[in-house]
Amino acid sequence: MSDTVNSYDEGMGRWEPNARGRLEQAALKLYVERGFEQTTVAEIAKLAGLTERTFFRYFADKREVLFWGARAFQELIVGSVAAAPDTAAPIDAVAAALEAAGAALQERRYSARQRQTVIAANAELQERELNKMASLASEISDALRQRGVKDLAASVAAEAGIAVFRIAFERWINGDGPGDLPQHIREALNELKAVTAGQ
Amino acid sequence: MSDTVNSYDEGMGRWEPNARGRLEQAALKLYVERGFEQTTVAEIAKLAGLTERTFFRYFADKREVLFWGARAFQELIVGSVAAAPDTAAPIDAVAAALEAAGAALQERRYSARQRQTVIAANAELQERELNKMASLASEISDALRQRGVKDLAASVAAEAGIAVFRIAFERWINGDGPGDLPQHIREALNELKAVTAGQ
DNA sequence: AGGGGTGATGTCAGTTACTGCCATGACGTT
DNA sequence: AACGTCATGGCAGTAACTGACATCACCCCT
Repeated sequence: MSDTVNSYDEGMGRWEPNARGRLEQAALKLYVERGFEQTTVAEIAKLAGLTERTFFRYFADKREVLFWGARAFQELIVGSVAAAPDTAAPIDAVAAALEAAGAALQERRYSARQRQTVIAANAELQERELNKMASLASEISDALRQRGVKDLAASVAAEAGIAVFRIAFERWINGDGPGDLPQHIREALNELKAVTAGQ
Repeated sequence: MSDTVNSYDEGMGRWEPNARGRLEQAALKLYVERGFEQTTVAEIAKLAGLTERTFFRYFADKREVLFWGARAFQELIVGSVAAAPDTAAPIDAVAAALEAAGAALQERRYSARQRQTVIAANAELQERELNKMASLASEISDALRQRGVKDLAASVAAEAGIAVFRIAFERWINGDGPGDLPQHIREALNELKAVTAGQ
């Protein structure tokens, strides 16, 4: 009853609040300390004061616990694309949305880096992250279509935007200084424009 | 001894040739018939006249068996980028390589579609495919760097190229008629140029 | 021809992710 | 105080994957 991840320490029975949050915290802690593969779901659950069975009620699998927190960012981005002014070109709507999310991410640089270190160390987690990015691209593409953008243009703008974001994010997270993520995004987007412009 | 995937039917002992190929064929057959999740590795191995343990000596996991065959395409693409004339702009080198691979893929349209149907039906397989695409982008990026292209430009050109390829491939495979994959690639690339060009 | 080395395969036991089914315990309602 | 509901526990089962060791075909060497 002593080794649990939460703010309460009296009783710590079966019905403490925020089971999902406790599981997330416990998982991140263990993934950081021992690595993803070396951590069992049973250990995470125990640290959160729950059982393995309950873990799988909150998260579809052992990987998903690391990605639940990113939902807010996805929604922010998609909402931002959907709400962009009608006058904005597709690529600019996407870029603005990504910059906004980047600005928000910036405030969590430490935990973002911690999380990314865990992901970078494990192939399965990288796959899941790519999958999340692809889903995001698909949702952005849908949002663009609803603004009247044609299918092909919507797909291309969304995928290109995500590619730009991934590159910018990687450069930001691996950079030394504090760095500015929206700035990295602008640079990568400009590079894309230059690269596709022909001579 | 009767239900094995190979050309030999006499003896069918432990040392028939081409174990990897037999496993690939058996896996694809079962994945198509029953779906990926409904197929066990033990069943694949049995159909190939081998054991589960041997399956895992040839393929790192149950998914990998579907992607082994794509190695040749990856190598073709990377080699093509590396061999492009020095005068070619990065994006054009990438586009040419992808078109060449697309032309080769075109000849295998039926099996490509079969394979893609299996992948489309399963999230884990989609994740693996995204991972392969990301590896490919990374290799293309390296090849460009070795041609003297700067880091950021290399990353952007490679990722944008892969995004274009993915979109084109999807449109080609889901299209009705025979369609022309290199043509789809050119269209998607032109759309990317248009989308990033500003008004 | 025979003996030994080598590499591919088989066998077996073990761990762990994940699932289905039912039991149990806390809480609110009436 | 009985009842229903919902989160959780307990338990058994499947299947992916791994390590350790045995076995068997084939090749080389003498």
